[in-house]
Amino acid sequence: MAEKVTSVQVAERAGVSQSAVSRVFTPGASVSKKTAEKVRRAAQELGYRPNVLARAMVSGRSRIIGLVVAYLENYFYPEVVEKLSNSLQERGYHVLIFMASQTAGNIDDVMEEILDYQVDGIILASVALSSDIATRCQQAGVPAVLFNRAQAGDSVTSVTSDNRAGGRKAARLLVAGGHRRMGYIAGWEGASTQRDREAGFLDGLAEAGHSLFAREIGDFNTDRARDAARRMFDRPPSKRPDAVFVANDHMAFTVMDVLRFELGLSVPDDVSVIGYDDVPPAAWLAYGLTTIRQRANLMVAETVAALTEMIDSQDPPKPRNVQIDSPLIMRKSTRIPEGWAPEG
Amino acid sequence: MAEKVTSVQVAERAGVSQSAVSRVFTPGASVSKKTAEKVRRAAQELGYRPNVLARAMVSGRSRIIGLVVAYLENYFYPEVVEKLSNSLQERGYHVLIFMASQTAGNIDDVMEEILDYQVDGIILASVALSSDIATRCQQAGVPAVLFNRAQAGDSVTSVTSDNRAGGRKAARLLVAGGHRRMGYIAGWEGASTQRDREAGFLDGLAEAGHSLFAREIGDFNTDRARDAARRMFDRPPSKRPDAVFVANDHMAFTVMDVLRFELGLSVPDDVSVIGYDDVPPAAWLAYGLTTIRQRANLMVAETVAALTEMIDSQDPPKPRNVQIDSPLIMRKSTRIPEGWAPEG
DNA sequence: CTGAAAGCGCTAACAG
DNA sequence: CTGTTAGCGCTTTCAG
Repeated sequence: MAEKVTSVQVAERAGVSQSAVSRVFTPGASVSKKTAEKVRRAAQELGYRPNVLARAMVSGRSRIIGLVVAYLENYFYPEVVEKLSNSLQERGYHVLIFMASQTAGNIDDVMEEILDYQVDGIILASVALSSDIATRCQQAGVPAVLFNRAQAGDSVTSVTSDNRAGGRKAARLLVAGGHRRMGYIAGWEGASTQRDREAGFLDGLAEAGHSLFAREIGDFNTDRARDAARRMFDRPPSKRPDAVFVANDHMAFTVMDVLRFELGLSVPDDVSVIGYDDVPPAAWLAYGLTTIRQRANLMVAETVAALTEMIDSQDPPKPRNVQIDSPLIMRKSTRIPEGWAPEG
Repeated sequence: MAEKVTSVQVAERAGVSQSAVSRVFTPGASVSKKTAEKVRRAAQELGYRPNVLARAMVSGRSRIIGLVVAYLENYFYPEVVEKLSNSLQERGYHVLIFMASQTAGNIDDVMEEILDYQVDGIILASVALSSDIATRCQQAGVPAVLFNRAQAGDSVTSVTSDNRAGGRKAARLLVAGGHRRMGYIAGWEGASTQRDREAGFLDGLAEAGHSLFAREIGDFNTDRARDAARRMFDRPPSKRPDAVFVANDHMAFTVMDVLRFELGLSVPDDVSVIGYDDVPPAAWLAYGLTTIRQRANLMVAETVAALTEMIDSQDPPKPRNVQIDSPLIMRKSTRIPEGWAPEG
């Protein structure tokens, strides 16, 4: 029962001052080999480990990063949480997680709670941003980065995939596939990802002289997406799209289910479908969903880099807006264009 | 830029002592209405909020719970993380997450890191437990509960689903379905869940006068499961199982993929498959996986209850072993027995 | 009910 | 290199 061993106890046992002990456990401090040796042994014997919280109090850095996530039900996020957490751990940080879901009250309360922990930084992943959340961080002097969300007026640094370019790729693939009636199932319209993906898709269509044939809203939500799919496709062949771009994979699976198992249509023979994210199930053979990949590894790396940079530098670096290239992943849910080459 | 407003500043502004301020923000303290009023106003104006870390230092309770998770790639866990986090947040706790994956070194290091944060409690979800992890928590005086893992000699409280009963249900369904050659694809053999599910399955088979026809190991891992499925099923009809119980849904999807898309077999006509967990994709129409549901809500509720109880009580309550009943969820991946009634 | 005072465990000058 | 001395921001006796 070695509960609560303090540096004082170690000091006594080692026959040195308490500050000597502190120095031994502080990376850039100067201690003689001999002292360090004695202290380490004593610490070992007593099972001493520095108290992170006490350290945080005086040093002003808690080594904890607040991570705000809205919903783990989109399987892109579990992956991100895992990678973020790992990456941060390697750098000596740990992640305090906050679910910004329905139950937990509004996001602003959550922000306050986070700030109460004196976090060294905040990552906002997939969160509906009350306009001044960034401001709040700023005034609290806490570095923040937006993950998978951009914000108008880029006052906060953010990292996203290149959603616009991604949407355009989707459009080009569908056009090249010879489709004529293009549908789009939108995500939640408050999300920048949704807006950018749609804008890119429309761009791509326009560039090829096409335009949107049908549009429904799925809100990044399974039930809503199911209804959207029914509204869009439960009609005579000529009145329904022969290709549809769905704002994320999560909804795309539902759309495919409706198409194939409710409506008895064939994918991609009757309709091509393409998603966004490339979550693991997209590769499962029962779906084989063509999609635009968000490269979680790169996005995480950039996020961590940006955040640690902000933490380590005195004056805040100017906000930047990183956009990771997102490749098209060709599977079986879309008709393959004639002479199609990867990344065409 | 209201960075770092302290109770002292609030005290000055309110014209009271610093301890008065502290009392106002301490739940069970006695302050006059008038003082409280003045303090609150001053705090409001200054944007003051108590520093959780400082509070933790003196009170000895950090209100943070360490959550150790191994892999979020099994979609049962994201759900659990979300629910745990929500539930704990409601009780004024927050979750510090630790990924116990490959990269992060072994679990013991992780444990030490957690303990460094003076967490009030620890939840170990899906972790290969080095034998003395419980001991480590005990000697550090930190309450711990095992989630979805039991440990021999139950010195730690744990909450799991009733894996054994679940395995038995799987067996009974398959037997009732008239299957004759039963296969089992095992998870990682170090896991109690794996062992219990298999034991239950074997029990159930035995009770009906059946025995196992084939067994392979999938290690709760996609690639391994794929190989296992190939070994088990890529053979003449009479040499392969006509039904298979897979130790979790995650692997079961892969098994179904191999069966249907690699081997051209029909599920459930050629072979019935049943999984364990009931993760969301099990309900997706392209799989329609019959499975044993782990009731995340209940499991989480029990976990939180047990943990908070341990935290709040002086002397540690005796370890208990909660087992949540896990119902069979009938979908389309198994042949339906004659006269089958739900929960039969 | 309230203020003064004593720390929680540790880091960071500051003299030696 | 090392010990001494201040605190970090807050809770908690202890007298009033």
